[in-house]
Amino acid sequence: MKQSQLFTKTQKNAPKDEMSLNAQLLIRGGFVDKLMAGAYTILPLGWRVMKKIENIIREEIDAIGGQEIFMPALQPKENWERTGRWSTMDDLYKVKDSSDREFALGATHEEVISPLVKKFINSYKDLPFSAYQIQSKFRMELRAKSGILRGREFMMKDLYSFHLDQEDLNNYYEKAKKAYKNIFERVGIGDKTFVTFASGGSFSKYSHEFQTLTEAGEDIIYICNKCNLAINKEIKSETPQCPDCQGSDFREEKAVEVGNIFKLGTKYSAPFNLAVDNKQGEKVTLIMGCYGIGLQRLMGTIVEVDNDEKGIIWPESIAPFKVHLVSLGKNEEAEKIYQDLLKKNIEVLYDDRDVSAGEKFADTDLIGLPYRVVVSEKSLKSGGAEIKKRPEPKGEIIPTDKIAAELSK
RNA sequence: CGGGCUGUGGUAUAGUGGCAUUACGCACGAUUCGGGUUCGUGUAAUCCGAGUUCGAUUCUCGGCAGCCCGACCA
Repeated sequence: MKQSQLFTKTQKNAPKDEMSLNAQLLIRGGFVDKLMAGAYTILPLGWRVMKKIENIIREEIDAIGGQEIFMPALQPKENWERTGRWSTMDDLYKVKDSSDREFALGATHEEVISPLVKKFINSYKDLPFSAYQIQSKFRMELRAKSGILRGREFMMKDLYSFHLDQEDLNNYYEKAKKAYKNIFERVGIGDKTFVTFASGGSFSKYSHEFQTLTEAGEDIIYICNKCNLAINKEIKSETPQCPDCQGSDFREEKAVEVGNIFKLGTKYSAPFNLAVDNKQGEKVTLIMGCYGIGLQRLMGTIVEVDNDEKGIIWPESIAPFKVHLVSLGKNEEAEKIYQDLLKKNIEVLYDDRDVSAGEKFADTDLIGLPYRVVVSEKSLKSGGAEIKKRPEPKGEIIPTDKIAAELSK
């Protein structure tokens, strides 16, 4: 993509009403735009990041048998009354149509998927079963904050699993936990993300959160120095020891919850009479699990974790482009390299604009692509173009006809 | 939802009870071309409503919006 054609431009100043680092960098770089508190437009650069995150999640969830579907955000009130959450879920958005019929905007999708599964899953032979979607969620946060970390509308991957018995759920739950670890590893925050025991919700003693260490986090977690599992502050008082290894030596950290997994039991299957026949011909109410990852929050967390004073440092797996090709002054060589990179399917943002070197460099640092390739009179005299990795201070000169090959390694 | 702070061009800001400042951006013309180059010309703003006043962007009240702290967060 040529940068002269890119819809967005970078900004020198962060908006005065954004204090959080993730929003400042993402807005300055032209990745997102704030429509109102808690609702951000994702712009072309940001959307490329979101799609990469999405695809990593999709691959890992597909690998544990999740089948992708897409459910409506607009949902009938009756389903929410069935589970009781129409009145108990404080952050549920409720809307009326012109004839005063009420609807919920989906904050989560148990109320949709449970009756859906009832239509197709009728026998123990159909189990276990799991389905997921990547779709917008609506939550009436009283206080949207922390940039894109806590929004009122956001993309979520929500996976739901259905089982005949507890043991089967437990097996799947462990598979999901492993898939989550893979996801956070692949998006570049594996070393800072800890499996964390949290309050269990409805069915099991604990749920598990995936907490990524950052000062921008809203949660306090205690990491067990013995086994590296963590417990959330919310259960620390009743669980003073590590539930896994019984250790009692913890370090306290601030963290943001980038994912969570729950054992739901029959809380949402029972109200919809979601049951199948087992081998003995007896009706068994299905046991459910649910597993969520917020995409904007994940993108924002990565920005909080990977940046320096000049801008964002994207991990290569989710960078909007792999290469930022910068042409200084007019030269034919840059155009040739651009074509070479396109031919090799290397994702490249080509800064072909007629602006000063300093401005171009400031933009490459802010946007934060993994590789910068500079083509200039000076580099050509030294024998080619300069390739530099984003966080490193110096690059190296490579002959221009070898650039594409070098970057496809 | 309680508390605090803040609303001025697209962005960031200054200032004032009486013609609204500057920088960035944008447009045009030069200049420059390895770290937001330099110069000129132009463009564009006081959140909404009420009150006080000859006159309100400024003061008062109300609303709305944003940020921060807290509470909340299957």
